[in-house]
Amino acid sequence: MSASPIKLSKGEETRAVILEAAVQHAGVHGFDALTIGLLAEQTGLSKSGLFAHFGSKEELQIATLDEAVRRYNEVAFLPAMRAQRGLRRLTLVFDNWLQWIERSGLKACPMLAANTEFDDRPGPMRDAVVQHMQRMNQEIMRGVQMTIDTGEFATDTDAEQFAFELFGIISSCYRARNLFDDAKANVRARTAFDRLIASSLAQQQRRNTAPHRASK
Amino acid sequence: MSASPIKLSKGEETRAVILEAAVQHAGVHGFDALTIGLLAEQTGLSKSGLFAHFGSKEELQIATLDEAVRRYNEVAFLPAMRAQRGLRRLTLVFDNWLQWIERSGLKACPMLAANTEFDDRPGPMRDAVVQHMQRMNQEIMRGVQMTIDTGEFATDTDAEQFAFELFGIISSCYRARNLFDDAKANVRARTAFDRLIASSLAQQQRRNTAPHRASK
DNA sequence: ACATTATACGAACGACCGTACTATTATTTA
DNA sequence: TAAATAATAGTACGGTCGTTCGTATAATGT
Repeated sequence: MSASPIKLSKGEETRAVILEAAVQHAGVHGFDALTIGLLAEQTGLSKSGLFAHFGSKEELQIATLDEAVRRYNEVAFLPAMRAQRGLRRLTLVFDNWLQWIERSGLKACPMLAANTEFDDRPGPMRDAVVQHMQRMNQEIMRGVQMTIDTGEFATDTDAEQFAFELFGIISSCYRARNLFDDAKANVRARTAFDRLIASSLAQQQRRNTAPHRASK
Repeated sequence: MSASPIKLSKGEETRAVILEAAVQHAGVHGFDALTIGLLAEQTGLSKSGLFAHFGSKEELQIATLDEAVRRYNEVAFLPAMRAQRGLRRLTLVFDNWLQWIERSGLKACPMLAANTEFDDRPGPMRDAVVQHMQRMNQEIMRGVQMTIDTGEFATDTDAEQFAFELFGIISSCYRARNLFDDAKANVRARTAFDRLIASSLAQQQRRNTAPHRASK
């Protein structure tokens, strides 16, 4: 699909292999369950060999989170940035976000796991989570502002409120999918999103806008 | 505040003490971090003495989740049931849900932690989480149906969609509070809730209804 | 008060944890 | 290709994990 442009050194290569397994595992079992021994076994390395790549478990956790975010940007966020500014792009950011787990071959979202796992546990890992999540939040808010600038959203649209509600929809969608095995989860998320959009539309557009079906 | 009516045997008493510490710990550090040794130290019991109350770590985890749900019902859900049926009660369920952490002296919500921790890990613990969460979801849907019956909500209101979005709001509120230290989190949640309500109102009520401020 | 049962303790187990060291390979650079 | 460096393996350490078992103590019902 996409070959890496720059050649990786041996160390960087195995590091990538480790992080692949780590991201996969962290999504399902959480970041505390990222044990050196298990990861070593899965990658065919020795414990000490794997350990040397990170220096501590905490560094491994942070590196795993960074890798998850990098992948999210790669398969979801950046592709959405190619759409034209405004509502189209904002919608695409949402759609890609909903699909990024299956797109990247993961079983669960590591960022969401880190979210609840460290949201009230001070330390470097929490700091990293906060930083990543704040950046994502800001990107959403920027997208909303652009949609205001294009005239599609009302000028008094609250970007932070929008981001707040958007994350709620995503979060609830994950729960419906994973916990309730709800086949309609994506449709429900899309319905909620449409409602959120509708309430932000510029006045002249609001009347003739009815909730529509989800795509695909 | 409220003394237990029935006298507890010695075993039930210490079991309650253990679960008090367990619920507290599980909310912050998760259910996998519920180690026998730590809990024994915190409660002044020996490891084996504590262990005997549950028989396995998994049973301890389930008992802790049950206790968390029991408390939620005690301080949040059941009090809301005393309000008259319909929109009043539904709103109170939401408000009490937002406040139940501080009301019960917890630092984080164990149910939400269990939610993301076990949503894709098959086993007895996941089954317990699913059961509790489905019941809570059904209670929300019942509340919506009652609000339809009173004529306050439109007859075509989708109760499951409502519950879906409601959980999203709660979830996002926790994140805003704990991860972003957002002082406006509760207000944002309330704003989102009002918007959700407004879109469900019966037709004759919809026109003269404007978003209003959060209470307290 | 006594027999019975419920509770709790102490010690020990094998397994795995994160991490530190040294030694040995494999890779890169000159 | 030789020297320098990077990457990995091996071994060991003190801790903690969940769990078992036998024993002692406390609470309970009669």
